[in-house]
Amino acid sequence: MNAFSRILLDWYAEHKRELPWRETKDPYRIWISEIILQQTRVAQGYEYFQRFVERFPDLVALAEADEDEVMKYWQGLGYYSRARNLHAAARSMNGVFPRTYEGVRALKGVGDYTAAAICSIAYDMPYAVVDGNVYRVLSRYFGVETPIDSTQGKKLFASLAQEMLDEKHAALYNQAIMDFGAIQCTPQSPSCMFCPLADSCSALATGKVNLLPVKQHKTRTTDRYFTYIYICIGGQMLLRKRTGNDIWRNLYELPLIEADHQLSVDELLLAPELEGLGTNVKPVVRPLQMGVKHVLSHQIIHADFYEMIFPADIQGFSDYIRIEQGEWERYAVPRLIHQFLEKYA
DNA sequence: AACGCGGGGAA
DNA sequence: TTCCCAGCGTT
Repeated sequence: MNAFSRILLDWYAEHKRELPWRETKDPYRIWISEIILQQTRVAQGYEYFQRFVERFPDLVALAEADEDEVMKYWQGLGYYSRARNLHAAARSMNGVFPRTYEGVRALKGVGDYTAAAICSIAYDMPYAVVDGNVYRVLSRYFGVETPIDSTQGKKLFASLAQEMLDEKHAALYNQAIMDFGAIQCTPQSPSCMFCPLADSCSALATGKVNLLPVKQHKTRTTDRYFTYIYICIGGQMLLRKRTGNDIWRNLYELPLIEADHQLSVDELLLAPELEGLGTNVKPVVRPLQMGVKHVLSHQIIHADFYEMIFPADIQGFSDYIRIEQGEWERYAVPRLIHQFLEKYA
């Protein structure tokens, strides 16, 4: 075993985090945990994991569930395609979790990282994981300045990670290097003073710790303007499931009018979505929450919420479902909608 | 190869 | 504000 691996395993023995998905070798639970933890911190995913495996304790339970219910358990966690793929993958497995790397890698929503994580942690197969922590630890320790989001960088770090893997203890080693990155070799202000790898760390020696890892990609955000309309008719409210290649796919939301700027009330009433509501229907319009700013990774949603009260039943919005006013909590909705409904519904 | 996809915590 | 988190799928 190389010195790097030995030090990491020693560090892990002392600093390992006790986590529910570390108390089992059940590939199903490890799979669930790995999907939840994609681009998600342990602290954020912890409760979701507990609730999820309690409701869906095994492959069959998940496969037999409705997608809407799976989405509901994912509500608020973000990156909702993970939940859709999880559900589709469960249904594709016929009750048996794959036992080979190729079989695991072929599951929907499972890429190189997740396949390596599941196979090493559940089956102790010698596949090195490469996640954000591994990029950071390796780039600093070896002083690698190749951008981690370049094709060359991904190949380089993948082979470097595989080279450093202690093949006899793949499960331990992979979790050790990830915990080390999450706790010790953190993105900002890492704890180099008490680092067991300090003696041989390239970045520390050259003063480049806060310059690594190198990323070339810069994210730009776009602004979008949503006007949501809270419509209740005879004790029922309107709701719709989002479709298409856009944010929040398969989640529910209120009647929406999107524009390239914030709409005035006059503009709102002229919106094409409001045509064909019936003969001469004039709603009472009441602003409830204006200028709500909802920040996503690459979009900033500027949302206005109005209530519209109609004197009689309406014909339009046929693509919306009507639910009892008190039942909205049953539906998976984006954070933005949930916070509004909590306050006003 | 580049981009889209959530939400939250930390500094 | 800015960064980035146990990344993946699509184009």
